[in-house]
Amino acid sequence: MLVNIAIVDDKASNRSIIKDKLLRHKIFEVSLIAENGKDFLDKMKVLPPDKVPSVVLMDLEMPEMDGVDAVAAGSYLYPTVKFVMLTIFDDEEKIFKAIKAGAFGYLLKDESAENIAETLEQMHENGVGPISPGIAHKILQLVQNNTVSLIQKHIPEKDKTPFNLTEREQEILKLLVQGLQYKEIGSRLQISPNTAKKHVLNIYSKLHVNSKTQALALAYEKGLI
Amino acid sequence: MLVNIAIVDDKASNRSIIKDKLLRHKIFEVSLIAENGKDFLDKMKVLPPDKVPSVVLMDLEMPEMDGVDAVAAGSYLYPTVKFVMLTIFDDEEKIFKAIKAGAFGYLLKDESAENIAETLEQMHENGVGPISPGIAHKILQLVQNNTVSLIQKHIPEKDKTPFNLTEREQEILKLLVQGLQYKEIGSRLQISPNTAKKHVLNIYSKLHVNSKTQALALAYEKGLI
DNA sequence: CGGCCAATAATCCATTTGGATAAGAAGGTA
DNA sequence: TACCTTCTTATCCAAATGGATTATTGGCCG
Repeated sequence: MLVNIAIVDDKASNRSIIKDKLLRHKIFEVSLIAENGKDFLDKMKVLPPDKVPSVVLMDLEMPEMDGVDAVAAGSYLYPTVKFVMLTIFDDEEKIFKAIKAGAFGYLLKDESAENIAETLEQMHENGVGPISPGIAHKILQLVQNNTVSLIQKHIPEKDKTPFNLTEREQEILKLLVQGLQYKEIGSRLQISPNTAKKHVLNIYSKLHVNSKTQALALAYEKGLI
Repeated sequence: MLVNIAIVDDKASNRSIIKDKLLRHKIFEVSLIAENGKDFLDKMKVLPPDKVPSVVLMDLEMPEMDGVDAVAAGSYLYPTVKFVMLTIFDDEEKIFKAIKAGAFGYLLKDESAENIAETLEQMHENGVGPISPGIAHKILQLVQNNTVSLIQKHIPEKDKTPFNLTEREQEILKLLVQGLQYKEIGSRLQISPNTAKKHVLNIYSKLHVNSKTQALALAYEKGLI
C-alpha cells in the first residue's frame, strides 16, 4: 500500500529534491506540497481523506507561518499524522520548541538529504521517530542541563508572538481561556461584545480552529498560555 | 594512539563479547573490566593514569551498584570520561535518571551488539554521543511530555475521581477537552448526541460551571486531565 | 420487592456562538 | 499622499450550546 507524504518547505528546489528522492521508492506517494505552515494547514483542510499524509516533512524556517506553529496546530488537528522536522543544526531554540509542539522526528537537512527515503522507510517499519545523531545528542544535553532552565533562558531573547497573534489578540486569548464569553470579554476590555467576538474569530483563523473549545485545547496543549 | 575503553557489566558473557568486538579494531584497548558500579569505581582509583579510559561502556542493571549511581559518581569524579550506557529497551525511568546523572550516550544492547565498535569509532571522530534511534525517540517523548512531570509523577499515586465524576463522565470530559462538540462526542462513544449533551450538563453541575470553556479552564487548571 | 442511581434518550426554548461581510478610525510606512 | 494593518463596530443567518424537564432501562442495595 502507498504511504502518503507531505512536503512543506519554502524553497522550491528543496521541495523537488525531496520529492524526487521519495518517488524513487515506489512505496511513497507525495500527496501534498506546501510552501509554508499556513499553506499546509489550508491545503490539509480540503484534502480528500485518502490523501491525508501519514508523514509530513516540514522545514523549520518558513515565512508566513513557521514549522513550530505549523506542527503545534497540525499535531492538534491531525493527531495521527507524524511530523518530521527538517532543520539546520544550530537553531537550538526552535528544535526544542518543535519537540514540545509535537514533532515526531528530527532530521538534519544536509545529513539526511541523501537518505531521507531510507530513513522514512525504517520509520514506517518500526514506528520509531527518526532522529539524526547530532540532534539526539543535543536533546540529551538539553535534558541533562535540566530542560526547564533552558526554556526560561531562551524566552527573553526573542518574543515572537506565537501564531502571529497581535498583542490585543493575545490579551483576548487570555480571557478566552478563563472561560469568558463575548459579553464578558467586552466589558473587561471596555469594548463592544461584537468587537470581542471579531477578535476571537480572527484568533480562530490564525490558529486554524473553529471553536472556543478547540482554541483552548490548542492553547493549553501547546502552552500558548 | 590507542583509545582506552572500560567495560562494566555483571554478565561475564557480555563482557567478553563486547571485548572481542572492540579488540578487533586495533585502535581500541580494553583497559578496565568490572562487574558492577562499585567494582568499577574501586578499580578506577588504583588505575595508572595512562590506563584511564576515555569511554566507559556501562550496563544499567547491575547488582551492588547499578549504572545510574555509577555514572553519577563516575561523571563527577572523572569529568573527562565519557559514559555510554548499554541497556534494554523498557526501563524508562533508569534511562532518564542516567541521562540526568551524566550519561554521554545510550545504546540498546541487542541493537548495537553487532556494531558497537563502529559506533564508538564514529563517536571518537565527531565527538557526538551515540544514541540508538529507539532511545532517542524515547527521550524525545520524555521531553514532549514535559520532563518534569515524569520526575514527580511517581510520588502521588492516588486515583480518587475528582469532583465525584462517574467513569462515564470522566470519559466524556476527556473528549470535551479535546475540543469536540456533542455530535462528535456522541459518535465517538456510540451514543446519541443528546445523551452526550446530558452528560456534559451533568458534569457542569458537578464542577459548578456553566459552559464548555469554563469546564476546560477548570479541568486544565486543576489538572483533571 | 422497592428504591436509588447511572446511563440512555428526547423535546422545547432562549441564548450563545460561528461564519460572512462591511466599514470607519488610528497608526505606521513606502 | 496612498496603502496597510490593527482595532473597532455592526448586521444577518445558521448552527451549537445551555437549561429544564420527562422518561426508560439496567444494576445494585437493603
